[in-house]
Amino acid sequence: MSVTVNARILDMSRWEPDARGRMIRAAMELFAERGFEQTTAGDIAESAGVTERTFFRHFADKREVLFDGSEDMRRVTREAILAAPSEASPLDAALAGVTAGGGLLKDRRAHAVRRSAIIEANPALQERELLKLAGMAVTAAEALRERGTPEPDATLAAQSAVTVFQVAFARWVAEDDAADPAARIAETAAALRALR
Amino acid sequence: MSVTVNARILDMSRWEPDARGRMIRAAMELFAERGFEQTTAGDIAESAGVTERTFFRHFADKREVLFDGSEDMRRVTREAILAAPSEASPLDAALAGVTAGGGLLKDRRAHAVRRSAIIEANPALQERELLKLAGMAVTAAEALRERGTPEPDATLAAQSAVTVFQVAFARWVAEDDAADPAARIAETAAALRALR
DNA sequence: AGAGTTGATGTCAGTAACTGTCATAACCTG
DNA sequence: CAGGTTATGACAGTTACTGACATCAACTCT
Repeated sequence: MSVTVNARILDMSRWEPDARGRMIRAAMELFAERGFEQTTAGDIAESAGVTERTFFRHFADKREVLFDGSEDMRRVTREAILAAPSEASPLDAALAGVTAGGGLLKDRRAHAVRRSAIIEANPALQERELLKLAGMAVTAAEALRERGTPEPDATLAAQSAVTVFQVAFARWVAEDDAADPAARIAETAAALRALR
Repeated sequence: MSVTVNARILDMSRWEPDARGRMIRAAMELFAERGFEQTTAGDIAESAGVTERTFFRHFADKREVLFDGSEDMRRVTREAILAAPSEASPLDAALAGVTAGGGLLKDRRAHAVRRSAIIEANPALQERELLKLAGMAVTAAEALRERGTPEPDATLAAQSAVTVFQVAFARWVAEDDAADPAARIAETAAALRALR
């Protein structure tokens, strides 16, 4: 059963080469050009060579097309937290998590910048981004609890790390040169700890 | 000018006694009974004795009907931060802000509990709540900056305070007896500061 | 090779969230 | 009382989604 499924997944690129990727690229293009609200789901579908119905089979709603990588980031964050040394404090472990998550963006700075501009221009997209970040915090808190961190420390440390990630990411996107996001995260974490 | 506006506001209760309040109450009722998605805007309007169009003139969208007090909370939070003693640290000032904001809920525990249950049951409503909390953090950071706090400290302190508010509010809602939310905020703030 | 199965897609009809426009009635101001 | 403002109703239109059914290609099994 698992064999069949895997074979199918590997095959996916044959019948229609990367229809999903085409929709994502088309959406980014159109959102950047005309804006999110001025782009209909039908526009994206047409531009990607599929029907509107197919678009909604791939993405739960129009906004989701911009948040394709977020599951991966959640997974990586979780794994990094669980892999952190057991002596690490909850906050340190959570920061290691979001640093690993942020590492996924390192090679895609141009895409991240473009995407951020689109999201910043639309409150509905900001809402979805906030939901994804909240989901990341929930996952991080869960991982911390598995490491033995009690509540409310797990939630507080997880949420603090996500806050650091948000601020550091914004600074990284605003930069001219393409430093590693991890550097910004470390700086921002230091600033957070310095708060009294 | 301000006089005319105020006269109107005070008069509002005459022509149609509290149409807005009726819509809010009807929405809470229906959301709690059937759920958010199973309730149409038309249902709420009808139940409040107005047209669907009137509903959308009062609320930007179906979700907004649950977030009527959030502007007040933002304003109170801002004012408390600006009123905090100038010796107070950014984090202390921000915490004073959210404590004052949370004070608005003290006398409406039953309503807050009911509302929380509705929101918790629906991701779309959670998104909106997160947007409101993010707005609160932005306002708080703004107020801190007016007090002279530089970035990124203003944003970090503001966001930390909002995180404390979220956790404390969740605990306050889950409690059986109705303590002051300020007590929970203080406890949670202490836990945050104890993180290393 | 041929029949049945599975997975992605197209087609089409339907619901509900909004939005724009115009008309009306109550109120306020002068 | 005339004129402007404000809240509303009535109605038409767009778009985000959803469900049901048909198709078509690849894969499985025999």
